[in-house]
Amino acid sequence: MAYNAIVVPNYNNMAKNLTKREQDYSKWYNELVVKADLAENSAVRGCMVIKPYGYAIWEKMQAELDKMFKATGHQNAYFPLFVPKSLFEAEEKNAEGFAKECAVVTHYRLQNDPENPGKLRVDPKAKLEEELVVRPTSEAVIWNTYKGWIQSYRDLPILINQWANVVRWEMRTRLFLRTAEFLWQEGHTAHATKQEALDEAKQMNQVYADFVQNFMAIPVIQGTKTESERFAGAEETYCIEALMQDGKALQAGTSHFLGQNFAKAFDVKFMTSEGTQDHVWATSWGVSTRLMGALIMTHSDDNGLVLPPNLAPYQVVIVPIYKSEEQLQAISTVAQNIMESLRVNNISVKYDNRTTQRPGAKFAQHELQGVPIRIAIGPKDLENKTVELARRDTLTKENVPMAGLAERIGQMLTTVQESLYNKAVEFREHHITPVDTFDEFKAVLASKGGFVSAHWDGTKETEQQIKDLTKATIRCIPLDFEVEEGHCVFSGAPSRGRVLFAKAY
RNA sequence: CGGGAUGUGGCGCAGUCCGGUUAGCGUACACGGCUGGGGGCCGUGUGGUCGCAGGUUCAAAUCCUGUCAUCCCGACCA
Repeated sequence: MAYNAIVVPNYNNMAKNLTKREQDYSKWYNELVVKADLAENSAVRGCMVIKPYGYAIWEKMQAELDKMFKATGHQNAYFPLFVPKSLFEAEEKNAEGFAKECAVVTHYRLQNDPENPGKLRVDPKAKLEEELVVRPTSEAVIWNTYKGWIQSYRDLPILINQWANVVRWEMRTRLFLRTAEFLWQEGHTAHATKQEALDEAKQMNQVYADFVQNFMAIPVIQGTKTESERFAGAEETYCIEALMQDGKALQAGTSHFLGQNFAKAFDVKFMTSEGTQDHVWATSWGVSTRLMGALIMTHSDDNGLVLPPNLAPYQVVIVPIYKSEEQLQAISTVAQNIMESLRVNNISVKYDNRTTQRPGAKFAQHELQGVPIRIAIGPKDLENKTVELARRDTLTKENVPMAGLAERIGQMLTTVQESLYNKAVEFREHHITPVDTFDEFKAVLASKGGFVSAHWDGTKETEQQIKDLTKATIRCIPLDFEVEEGHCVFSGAPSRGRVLFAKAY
């Protein structure tokens, strides 16, 4: 399947003598991004260039998330890219968790290389006294800053979000899902009470779930992480887990209750209303361009991207079909009227009147780009006062009257959005399999994949052994966890409910 | 970092084992003509230091050594 272009980037190498069509499919994510080609033999790998069409989708996601953050009382701010090493190491668990994937700045100047005229080299005299870590996440700088902002309970809560890039020098990268540099938002909040911080962490996880489900049409399961899967430095990690078409799970967003760990590490204290000193309670939460990967791997088909109307850079495209210049003129007049009526209804539309491409090529391109609805207008339509309406998600076409077109399209966009979600939910529901023996557990993972719902004795050791044997990890303990007496699928020890296992990205 | 594979016009590949004219094919791109309701056809063209460096040879895309990068598996990974 085409979405394997992401799942299996090696597709290109395996394919021999591809036709034009197959070549496009094999790399159709090129509509959104390309792998960065910075310089020959460059050490910078696993970065991606987000092309305009892809970035337009990210902007839509940003805009909607931003609205939701503000509706829950948050503000945006921006903190520095560089983290002095001494700050970075303050919260030990966090530092340890990220240490292996940090890019580090050691010098601040280049100079002409005396041995290689015309070339530059690092000036050995410009060595930094203290190395700067390129942020893999911003807790350290932010908490160091908050320290100066917080003295009294009257200064709390602090509810700040940052849109930024971060760098994680992973040993192995994967387009969209794990790039060396990625764009994200990270929220960092400080609270006077534990309960308030916990509520915040849960609330933001709910915001993510709402956004991903309602806006991106990707169903998710909300839950908490086990201790071993938890964010480094967190006391509780809430998450949303999605299921991709190939049966692997994808962590789509996380929200952490950080307890007082960072407050203690950075000495952030405040005076309570009772006049006592206390450390503040913290949360952090984030989603990234990884969500674009989730979008692709959830909805796309062999013809390319399928975008939910809410995210599509344009929801409708109009393609004229004509032979003569006069016909094009006549069609353009009609197209202009249609566009006006659509825009009045807040529907974004593009008129593809390029004379350099033929209709078939345009159809193919817009399918590749996932435009939800296509209108084709030709001479026959002018005669009959009709247009051809095509739906990207179902690939169906119908001839409809021009009268009432805007209303019809408005409804169709709603239908497409819903049906994409419902289709994904249906797929997901078919891929949550309850099992009660370890043989079943292995068999399900090997055959159909997806989530396996099983009893677990709650120990790290069992979790690890299952991972070693099957590569499946506990994706989450679902928030709607039901108490059910049972026995651990692996150890047979008593268990009080089922958790979700899966192979994950 | 361990195991495996790959690197040849913009893109996708063949050629390498067994060295030998001017390095091919598809696609893309440019121009011309015929076309025109789903990626059109015909013709003519443009474009390649065969990843890089060194070696063997009369002769290297092809053999040898080194090196860089990419991909897959593993390790690693909120």
